[in-house]
Amino acid sequence: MDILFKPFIDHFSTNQKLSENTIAEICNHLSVLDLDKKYVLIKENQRHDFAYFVIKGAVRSYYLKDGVEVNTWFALENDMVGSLHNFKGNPSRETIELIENSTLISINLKQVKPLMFSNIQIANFINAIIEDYALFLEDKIYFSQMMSSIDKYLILLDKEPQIFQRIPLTYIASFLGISRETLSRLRAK
Amino acid sequence: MDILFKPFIDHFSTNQKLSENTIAEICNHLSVLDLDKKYVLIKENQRHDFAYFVIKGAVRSYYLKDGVEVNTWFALENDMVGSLHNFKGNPSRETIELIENSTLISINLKQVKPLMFSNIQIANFINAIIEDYALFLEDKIYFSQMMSSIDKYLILLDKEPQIFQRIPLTYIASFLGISRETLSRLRAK
DNA sequence: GAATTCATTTGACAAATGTCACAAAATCAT
DNA sequence: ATGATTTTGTGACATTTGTCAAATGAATTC
Repeated sequence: MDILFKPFIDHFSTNQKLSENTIAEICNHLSVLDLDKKYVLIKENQRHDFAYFVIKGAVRSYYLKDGVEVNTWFALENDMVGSLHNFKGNPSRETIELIENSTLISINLKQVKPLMFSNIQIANFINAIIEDYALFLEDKIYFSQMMSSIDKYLILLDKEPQIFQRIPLTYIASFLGISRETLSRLRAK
Repeated sequence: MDILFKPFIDHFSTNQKLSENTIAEICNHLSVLDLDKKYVLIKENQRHDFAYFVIKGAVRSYYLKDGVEVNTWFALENDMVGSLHNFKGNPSRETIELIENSTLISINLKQVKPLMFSNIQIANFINAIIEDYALFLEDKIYFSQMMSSIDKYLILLDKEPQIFQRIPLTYIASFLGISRETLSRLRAK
């Protein structure tokens, strides 16, 4: 096994021990990618059924609204990148682009998914990924729906301070759902 | 098997055939509930690890912000009710309350979940539920993040017209993230 | 079916945020 | 280093939306 795969495998097998065979079978469908800043992983409106795991780097996701980029989230180290909506065969609602030169693992979901009906360990491995993803989505909704812009800003500053070092405020403002001028004024306080 | 369980079992076993034994094993942890309007299924800040499936009726979810109810969604027939956040042992962020007299199936997740490590059909059954839930969350985020209030209103009117028959506009307004006065003015056009 | 409660609409005003324009600061590329 | 580009900050003004108050309409209860 490529040593770079380990964090990904470990991250999603905390509730069961995977056999050597299962690990090998999963790794057959993984590859390591080294890509430069500004590289576009997934284009809006295109079909795509890979998922990614960030080993090192930063990724952003955005869509165009009346010609303006609206950022929807950022992924850093140990975060997953991808969407079930895409995996189900629908054209992507977002563009996913690297903000830094990054090392990623790509996962060929189309090949791995069918294995879950014959290998119970793989079923539970995939389950861990999707469960983690659903929890992430729940938090994202909680964050976006239940908090004011100022609260969101303060919590982001508290919980993910690296974001502010690595990601331009323009992107963060549109992620928070406010104009960059308003964010700038919030920060002035 | 109680005949009322069938829609729930069928809804989440479209990608595999469940054996009689597996179905029986799942049904052991289901019950049918008949409850009246205004009954509170889950209280904000309390722990709770049941999930529900709506056979007939309507359910809303809300939280209190500065003493005001903010509605976060509505479930009708064939929708699931519950959250992974709660299931992971955290106190609920929302209150879940019936809007109509309803018939629900309750699922004892705490008892069913461990079976997924020994029964691959149950693993894939649970997977179908969580996958469905994650897709629902993705759509919810897309809806709330990528659309203006007017678009949200029009899409809701187009895709879920029953909502407007069955759920008060006050609730819908707070779900859309606008005041009921603003919704009323939007509708005037 | 009358009374009471709840839901919806409308108006007047205030507050928050967006938009546009431009300046300052930081970063990047050669 | 230096010029060019990108990012961030600030002011003036317009627009949107919220808030408060009151009236109308609908639904529920006794």
